[in-house]
Amino acid sequence: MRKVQKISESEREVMQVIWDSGQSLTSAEILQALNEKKNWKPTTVLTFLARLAEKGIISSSKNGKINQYIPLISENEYKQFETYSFLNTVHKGSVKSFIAALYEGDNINSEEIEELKKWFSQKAGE
Amino acid sequence: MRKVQKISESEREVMQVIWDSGQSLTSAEILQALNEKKNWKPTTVLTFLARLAEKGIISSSKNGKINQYIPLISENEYKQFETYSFLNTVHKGSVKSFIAALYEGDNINSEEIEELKKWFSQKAGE
DNA sequence: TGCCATAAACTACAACATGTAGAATAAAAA
DNA sequence: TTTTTATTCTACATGTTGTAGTTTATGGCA
Repeated sequence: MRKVQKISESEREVMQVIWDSGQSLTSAEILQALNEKKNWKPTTVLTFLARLAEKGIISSSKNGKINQYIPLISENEYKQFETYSFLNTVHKGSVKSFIAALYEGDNINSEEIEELKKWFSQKAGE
Repeated sequence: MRKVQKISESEREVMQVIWDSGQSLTSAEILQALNEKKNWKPTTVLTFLARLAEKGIISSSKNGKINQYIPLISENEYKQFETYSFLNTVHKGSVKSFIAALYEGDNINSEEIEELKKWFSQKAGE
C-alpha cells in the first residue's frame, strides 16, 4: 500500500460508487449512480474525481474522449489506512483503548460482543 | 455527553496535558508541561485554549487575573465521541469491519488478540 | 495611589481543505 | 464543418489550523 492520502466526505461518496461497482466506470455512470442521493452538477463530480486522482486513489485512462475511472486501492486497503491512522492519533495505537471506548460508549451490543468473541477465538487459534 | 466538537492535532496535545494532570491547570502550568516537546509561543497556546473553550471541551474560570482551565469532558468521553464518529464514517457503524481492517492491515498482533480475548470473556460475563 | 509587569483577550493572516461550479478546450458526432 | 458534449482549467467563498503580534485588564509593588 503506497502513500495514501485522506479523502473528504464527498470524495468518499464518489469512491463508494466506484468501489461498489467492482470495475472501472465512466463519469456518466458515476453521475448516474450518484444522481438519486446527491444534487451535484456534473462538473462538481468531475472535480472530485480529479482530486481523487491527485490523491492517488484512482486513475483515469482516456478511451476516445471518455474517461474510465478505476480505483488504485481497494475499499479494504483504504479502510485499513484510515483505521491505522485513527488508532494512532486517537488511541495512541492501542486496540484495547479503542475497544474500551466502544464498550464504555455503548457503541457495541451484546450480540456484537458475542460475534467478536467468536472471531477472536478463531483468529487466535490460527 | 453534550454535543462535542472535533479538535485538531495541536489542541489534542494541549488536552493531553490537562487530562493527564487530573485536575485544573493554569496556562503557566500548561505552558511548562508543553515546553519540552513543543516550541509554541505562549500566545499560541492561549489561542488553542480559547478554541478548546469555544468547542466546549474545557472551561476557564478566572481567579484574580489567572485562569484555571478545566476539562468539561474526560479523555474517555472524548475518545468515545471520536471512536463513534470514526466507526460511522469509515466503517458504516460496523465494529466487525473495523476489526477486520485491523487484522488484514496487520495492525494487531497475537498478544493483543490474546489480551482482547480475555477482556471479552470478562466483559461478556458481566 | 499610581506605575509596572504580566496574564489574558483580541486581532490578524497565510496556508490548506472543501464544496461548488462556470468557462475554456478538445474531440467525437452529425 | 459545425455542433454537441466530456473533460480540464480556473475561480471563489467558507472553514480550519498553525502561528503569533497587539491591546487590554489587573494584581503587586514602590
